[in-house]
Amino acid sequence: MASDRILRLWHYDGEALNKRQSTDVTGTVAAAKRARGGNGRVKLDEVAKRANVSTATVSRVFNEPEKVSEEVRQRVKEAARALNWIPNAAGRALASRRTHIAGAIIPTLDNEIFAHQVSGMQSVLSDGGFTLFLGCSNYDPDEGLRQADAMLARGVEALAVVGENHPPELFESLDARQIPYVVTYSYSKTSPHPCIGFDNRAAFSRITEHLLSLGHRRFAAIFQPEISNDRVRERLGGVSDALASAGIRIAAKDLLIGPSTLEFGAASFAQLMAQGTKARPTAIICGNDNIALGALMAARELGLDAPRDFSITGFDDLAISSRFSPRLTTMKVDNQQIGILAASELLAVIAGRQAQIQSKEIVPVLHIRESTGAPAK
Amino acid sequence: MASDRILRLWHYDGEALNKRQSTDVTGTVAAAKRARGGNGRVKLDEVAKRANVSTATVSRVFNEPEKVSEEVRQRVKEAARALNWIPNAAGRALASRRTHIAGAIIPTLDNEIFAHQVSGMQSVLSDGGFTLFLGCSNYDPDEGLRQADAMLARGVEALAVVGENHPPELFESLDARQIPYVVTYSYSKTSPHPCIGFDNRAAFSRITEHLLSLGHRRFAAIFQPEISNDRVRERLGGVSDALASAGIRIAAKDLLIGPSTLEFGAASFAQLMAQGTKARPTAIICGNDNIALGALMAARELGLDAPRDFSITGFDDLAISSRFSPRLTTMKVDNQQIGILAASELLAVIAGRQAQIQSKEIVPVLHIRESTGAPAK
DNA sequence: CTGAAAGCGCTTACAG
DNA sequence: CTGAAAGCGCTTACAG
Repeated sequence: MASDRILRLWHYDGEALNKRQSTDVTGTVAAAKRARGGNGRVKLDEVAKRANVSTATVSRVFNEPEKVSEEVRQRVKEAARALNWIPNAAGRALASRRTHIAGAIIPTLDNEIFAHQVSGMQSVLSDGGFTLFLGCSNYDPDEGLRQADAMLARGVEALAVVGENHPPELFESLDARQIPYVVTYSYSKTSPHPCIGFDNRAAFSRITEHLLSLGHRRFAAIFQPEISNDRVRERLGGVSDALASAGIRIAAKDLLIGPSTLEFGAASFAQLMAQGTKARPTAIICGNDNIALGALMAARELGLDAPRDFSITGFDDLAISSRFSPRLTTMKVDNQQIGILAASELLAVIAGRQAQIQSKEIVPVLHIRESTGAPAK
Repeated sequence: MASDRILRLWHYDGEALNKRQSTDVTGTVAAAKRARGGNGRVKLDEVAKRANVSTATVSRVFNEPEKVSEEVRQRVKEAARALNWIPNAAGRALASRRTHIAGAIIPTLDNEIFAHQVSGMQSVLSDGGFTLFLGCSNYDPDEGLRQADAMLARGVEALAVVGENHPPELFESLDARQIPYVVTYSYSKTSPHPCIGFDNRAAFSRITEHLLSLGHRRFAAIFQPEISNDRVRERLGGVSDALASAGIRIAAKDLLIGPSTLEFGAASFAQLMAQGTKARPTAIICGNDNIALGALMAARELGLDAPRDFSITGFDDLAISSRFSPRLTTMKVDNQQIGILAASELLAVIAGRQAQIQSKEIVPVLHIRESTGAPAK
């Protein structure tokens, strides 16, 4: 078997030999071979022996130090340091039924949005003595479920998932095991799940209203696919809501759905502008900054400029968006803050300071910049 | 204690009650309270009972299926499925001294470079039955060491770290515990560590030679800090090497070091161009695409254009770089491939198929685009 | 091919 | 405040 080699390496390393000498007077190679054989790491009971206390006391020094006298505490810490002891997480987890692991499932690591959320979570979790398992679903709910199952097997004590679009089994498993979880990034009052994020629908209504107030009446939208992405569905809904109030709707030919790439943004823009000046939209609402930036690049190649020839909006406020020419009108969400809040809530529930996760709404900020203006007369 | 609440929840959940009924005839609430109390999850021995086999057999069905007869195998799988059993990772880890966890320590998640590497690693590891612990050092070696220690406590079986710039204790711990590891992203023949990546020095020599061959003689460089970043140090070295061969060096005033942001790129460019036309550099070598893009944005605002007024290069080939105007001359590294190779090597060593990690050099590709040309006469 | 039983390295009621 | 001992949920020599 493949794993035998690894075990053998450990079996014969220096630590293991030392240990054998000090605890097994009759120790011979044969005897050692018959024994189960540890992994060569220093164990808690060696610390206990060196400090002249029981294993229970060593454990308490690190888990409930207030229950141990100052003097003994020092002696044990000293011994642990001298032996360079690192507690074995599997042993701890098995005995305490606590793993101190949390999980997060995000769609992708490929943009700064979720990276910021993860970094916020990680800082809070690490302060709370937790480690983070990270899974990327690549926008595939089934893959997300697989990742979640793997995390459950590893005994995560809490889970954060981006968005609500996950197979029901995911939430059922979580509920069945009483694992606290939180939906991040999106927020809705009517969600059956605790969520920390913003209202995608309201945000896109707000963007649309900004364009309506500038006088735009012919709208187009370039969006990422809404299949298995509740956030996108909500965003499109928000656009429709606001337009409906003004008695407007987007024609099928002016609603373009495709991958969230610069290329798709560019190609879509070219397609929209291929229509006659009278027919083509004056305002283009993009599902995110990436698509909008792609459109702006195509515009430059076509000799078109915003806001002179058209207005355009994004969403995310990427670092480059406020620096681009024209500076992009977009909305910013504090994703790091979402991560921080999500992790804090999860830790509070795990620690029993709170009975359940408190949903929180984050309000995105609209940054009105050069890419939007009144339509040409 | 905070954790009591959690345990109590588990103690009284449905699964636990069922289990008690079926295994403890004299069971009363009092008896249950005296017992240690499981965590409510279905255990392997319940699967064994239902399938009428020993626990050893159940274990074998999932770990060494070839050792179990077809018939028994089916019965056990059936029972496991019916009970919805998920093996407890801590139990497995403790008994087998295998955690099936690997770790990766990267500087940041905030750009697509390392995200691609992580995604490459994750796909290979997941196919090999491994889960990934991810740690971000934020370019702080001490933070990286802390993360590595936390991972060792969790029993990672292998570790990938970006770059060689880590405290020696990190590599010492790894060696002491015989944990296979690999340095990723950078590669050098003389490294004491196995590495999978590219030669930063050679890459930047190549970029510099491209500019020299176009006829440039006055050079500037805008770089991220080289403190605790061996990759940056190598890159600057590569520039110097190539320039030295042509008898050229960069004046102190033309070597600008600062944060890897669009803003720093923009500010640095403005500063360089503030010099008189005769004195200022005609070629600007940037430490990465982000800095170069910032410089190009500043150029636009100053009414300067590449390659007419200056030439500029980046590194990374971000998605936006080939779409920007002017399209950026830069080098591309297949980071996903680095991740895939690193994970494959680590798994091969863990599985004993290989005695040690094989270093591999990846060759970056130079993309010559619009941002570089011959200097103005 | 299968089972009985020891053991992995910790924590935690329980007793003092 | 401290210790003896059981137990967490698995795997794995060993024996048949």
